[in-house]
Amino acid sequence: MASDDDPVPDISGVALVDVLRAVADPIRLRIVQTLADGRPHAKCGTHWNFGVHKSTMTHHFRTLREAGLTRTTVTGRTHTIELRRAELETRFPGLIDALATGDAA
Amino acid sequence: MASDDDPVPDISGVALVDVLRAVADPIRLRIVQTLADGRPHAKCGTHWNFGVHKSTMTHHFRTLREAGLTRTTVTGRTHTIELRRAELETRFPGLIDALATGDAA
DNA sequence: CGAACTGTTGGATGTTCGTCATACCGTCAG
DNA sequence: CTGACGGTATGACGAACATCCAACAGTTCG
Repeated sequence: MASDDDPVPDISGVALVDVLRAVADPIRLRIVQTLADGRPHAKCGTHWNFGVHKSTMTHHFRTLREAGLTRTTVTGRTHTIELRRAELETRFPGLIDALATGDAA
Repeated sequence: MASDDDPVPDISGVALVDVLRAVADPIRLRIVQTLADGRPHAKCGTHWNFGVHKSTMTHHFRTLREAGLTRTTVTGRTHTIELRRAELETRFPGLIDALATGDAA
């Protein structure tokens, strides 16, 4: 069954500067932009076509989660990642929208 | 007289991730939040009460300018810094507002 | 069981970054 | 002119970071 795994910080304890630092990386920014559709995404999906190693992606996913941006659900051997959109909107109004709208170039 | 100094990048060539990286620092974030009132601020003002060295502030100001966030005007021996609010709003709608609203803690 | 699949963990490494200290430069006042 | 003021430039140093590699662990399936 699907069980919540990987502890996430309480949104009230998340500092804006930490969120910004988490997002201030090309790969992590694109992850957040992809996740901004509100739907959960599998970690192994083909969406993530960066040319980096498996463990590097693990590192980025963990950074995002520890910064309070995402939540991970483990189902069997597949991990699903999801943006904490509602919570983030409450704490940092307009931020995610601004990031998602952002032009890549 | 007041002359524009210190070249700034064209706003169209500024990448979101670079803006985020510039702002992903406690000191620079607070500078931007202070500058978000739209008014120019002198670099030597008492607003900047971080306990860091002079040259460190120069480094942060330069980082913000090179990232396309600010513009510097030199008047005599005092330098005035200003947020490129309108341009940033056009390129990254809602971003500055989201940063300025952001709770410090 | 054993093998493939999906990810994590623990180094190791090269780079970037924030900070300081010192020296330097243009500007204004006496 | 000479000194104080406002900033910049350069160099050094330690910490943080992105990346890779190899090894490991839980899950599913034959």
